[in-house]
Amino acid sequence: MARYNAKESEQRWQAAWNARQAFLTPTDSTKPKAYVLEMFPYPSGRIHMGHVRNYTMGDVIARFRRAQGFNVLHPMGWDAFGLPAENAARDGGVDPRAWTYANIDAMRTELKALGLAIDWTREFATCDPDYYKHQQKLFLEFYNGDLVYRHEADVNWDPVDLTVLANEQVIDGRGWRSGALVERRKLSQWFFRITRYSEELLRALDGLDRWPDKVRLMQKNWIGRSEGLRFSFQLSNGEALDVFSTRPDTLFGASFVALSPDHPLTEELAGADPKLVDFIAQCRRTGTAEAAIETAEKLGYDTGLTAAHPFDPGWKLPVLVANFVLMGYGTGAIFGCPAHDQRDLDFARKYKLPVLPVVVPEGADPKEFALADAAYVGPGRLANSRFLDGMDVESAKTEVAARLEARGIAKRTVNYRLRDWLASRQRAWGCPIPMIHCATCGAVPVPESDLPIKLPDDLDFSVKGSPLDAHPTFKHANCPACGGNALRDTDTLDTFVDSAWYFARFADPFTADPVNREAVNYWLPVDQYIGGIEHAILHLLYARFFTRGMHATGWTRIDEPFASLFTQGMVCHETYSVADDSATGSHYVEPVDVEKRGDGTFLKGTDVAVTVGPSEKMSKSKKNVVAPMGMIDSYGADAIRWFMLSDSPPERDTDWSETGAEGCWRFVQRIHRLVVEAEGLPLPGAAIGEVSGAALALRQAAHRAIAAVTEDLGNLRFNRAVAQIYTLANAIQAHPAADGAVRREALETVVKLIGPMMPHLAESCWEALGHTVLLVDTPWPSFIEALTKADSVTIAVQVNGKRRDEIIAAVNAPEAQLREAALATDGVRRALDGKAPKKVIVVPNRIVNIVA
RNA sequence: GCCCCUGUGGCGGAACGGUAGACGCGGCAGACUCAAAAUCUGUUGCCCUCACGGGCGUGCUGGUUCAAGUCCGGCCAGGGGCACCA
Repeated sequence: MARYNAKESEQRWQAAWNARQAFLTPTDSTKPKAYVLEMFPYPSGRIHMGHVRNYTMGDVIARFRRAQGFNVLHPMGWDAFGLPAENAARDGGVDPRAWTYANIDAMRTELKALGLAIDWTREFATCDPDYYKHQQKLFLEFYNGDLVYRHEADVNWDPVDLTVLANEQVIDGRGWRSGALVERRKLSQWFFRITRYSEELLRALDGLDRWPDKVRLMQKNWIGRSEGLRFSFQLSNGEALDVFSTRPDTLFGASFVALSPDHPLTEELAGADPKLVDFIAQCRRTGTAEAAIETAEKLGYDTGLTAAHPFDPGWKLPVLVANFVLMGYGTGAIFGCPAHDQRDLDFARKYKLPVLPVVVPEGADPKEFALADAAYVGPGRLANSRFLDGMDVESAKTEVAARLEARGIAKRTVNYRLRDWLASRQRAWGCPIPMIHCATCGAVPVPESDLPIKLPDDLDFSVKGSPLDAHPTFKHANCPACGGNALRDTDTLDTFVDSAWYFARFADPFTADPVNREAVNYWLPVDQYIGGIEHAILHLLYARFFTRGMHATGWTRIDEPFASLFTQGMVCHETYSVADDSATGSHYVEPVDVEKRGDGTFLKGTDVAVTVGPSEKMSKSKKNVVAPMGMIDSYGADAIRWFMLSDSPPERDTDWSETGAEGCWRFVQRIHRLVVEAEGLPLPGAAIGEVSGAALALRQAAHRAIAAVTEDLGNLRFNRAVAQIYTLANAIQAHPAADGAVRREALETVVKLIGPMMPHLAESCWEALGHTVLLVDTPWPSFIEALTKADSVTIAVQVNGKRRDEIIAAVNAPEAQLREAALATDGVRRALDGKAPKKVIVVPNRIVNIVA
């Protein structure tokens, strides 16, 4: 018997689907719509296993919904601007545009080999001028709608390369190429006013009930709504200083007031204090990354000023500048209460400031309550706090707020952690910002008729700083307002802007407007969005904001772009290393150079021992990357797709293993064999009569599989769907004598169920079963409810929670009968050893537990 | 440092608070074969026992419950994000 030839079959069916134009998507349709979208890839050059996993999952959903009768939109595009192209240009002297489009061509070929059910006519790349010109238009409309503004912001500055660094390019506080200590520097940049929607973005999370709870929680924490009190201290220099606190109840535990190094008052004081200037410079030697700032050693500088305690003007608190106070949160100034805030405590210990507990746990004696290294942040009663003594935390907050508000020096406010979105990038491979800076008129929008502002073709990446800024002609323009000489903005937009609205463009990528309102209103929101958990906050939040902005500017009628979200886990692989003479003593080697023999793991064809390390996310640096294309060559796209769906729950990380892929390939062959070796099958459509015995068991297996797989695919539980299909395949082999029509039903069922997952194999089998209509045009199977039900059930019998026996009973057998049967079992008699049971718990259809 | 997640056999994992280990990989034994590959059948958490049977088991630890992988408290380990990687 001929084996299944995956390569031949896959090419054949991909051609057949193409010829049939099976996956083109008409916008107008009477069918219900399903917009299935996977996060579009960055065109790095080759697809990796993470892409295979992501796009296979999306493809299964798209094909499944299509079979269920939905009008499916399943597009693909390229998130094509970004740093890697710029790095390639700088390092390899290549043109970023040529590099990017060549990568796109290579990756498109690879994706097509997977047999994805994608409408390729809708493909675009964000670096196409025909895409980014619309983005420039949206930017201008957002600007007119007061959703874009200009403001100063810090960047990582490399003082040697004279360039702005991405956080990724700052390694241990130094520039990745120059090795120079990175500084923070202020630049005037464009911001999106995402904070206008802080409350709205937070509240709407409740409605996203088909998003993972953890993603909603992460977004909620990111937005970081907190209610507190904003009030002012009177300073010894006569000024008033505003602070924000979520714990005004701890005001009597205050031991200092701290200013951000970026606070206006700090800058004012620095004018007369060279040492403070040095201190600020020292604080600025950390990059802009929050992790770097938060883990930096706490530094303080005493300004010499004091602040009067609001409830005791004679009580003077020192005013310090502290590196852990962020200008971007609250007012950029705080009062420090070391006993009840960990950072304040660390700071107070270092600078020998007083630590006075003012909240003690219920029942503890205030005189004896002392703190070691941990601040007390739990609930309790106020102490050492004069008129607050004895109150609980909430009452004390209210009391302090009321008293200070009555004096007109405080206001209860809501504060958000969310900051406005800094969108300017000092990069050359990005969407140009359509603004012109005129000495007389200020920042002036480019007229819409001048769009797109295209990137020049002749950027020189050998210059220091931004090649776009260094370009001889790009930046020179006439002011649209006064006509005088002016300069273009030479920054580009954050690539997150590109991905904040691409899903709307897919609804009609041909329209002359940014989006086609009719198409967008039909297709959006995306019914199933699938992508990596690493995008749980930024990309998704920006897309949610942008959709609201497009609503405000009249392009859409919706606010939430993604009705259902699924976040997939990463693909990992073992790491391999061999000993060498280097400082680290070993270096990584690639899986293709490794072989496992009976007595260990070795470099291929040698006796050099290889150390097998833990399984980690596939990365170039660890050399544990397995290229999907080689695997598709060996086993076929279907086997690789099947492997990606098997075993691991899709939201969890998974390990690539070649033995696993081999197992999948054997299953491909097994299904093929089951179908082509089937004998005595009636013609398609044969009726099934009354059946019993083995035939009934096989029918039940088929119908149970349909019910289970339908439910599992609907919930993206691909690994469980795979297990159900194995069970059905096992049942078909276990009942070889079943009636021919029943056997045909079971075989057709298994073929239809694997259709979304292994579409090429399924088409071949479908044809072998005598069908002339393509499987992609065949509806999803339905099941007969009665055939999925069992008539008896095995019930475990426990004594004191330990399983001692089991009974078989009719479904829904009455409690009394189950109790009697359970007490009569050998296992129970042995365990009771003549003692009388104290209590018997009966859970019908599940369990009997006897308490002795 | 802060936020979020994960932890179950040799391995990937399954399990509405109700028989822990479905399904797969791997292993072992057998069938077929001159032989191998492929395929098929059986078996496979650990420990004691010829067996019947029993004990132990879901990162550690304490609790709630007739019953805990699942719920609650405290730890430990690994991973993701932290606003200029995408």
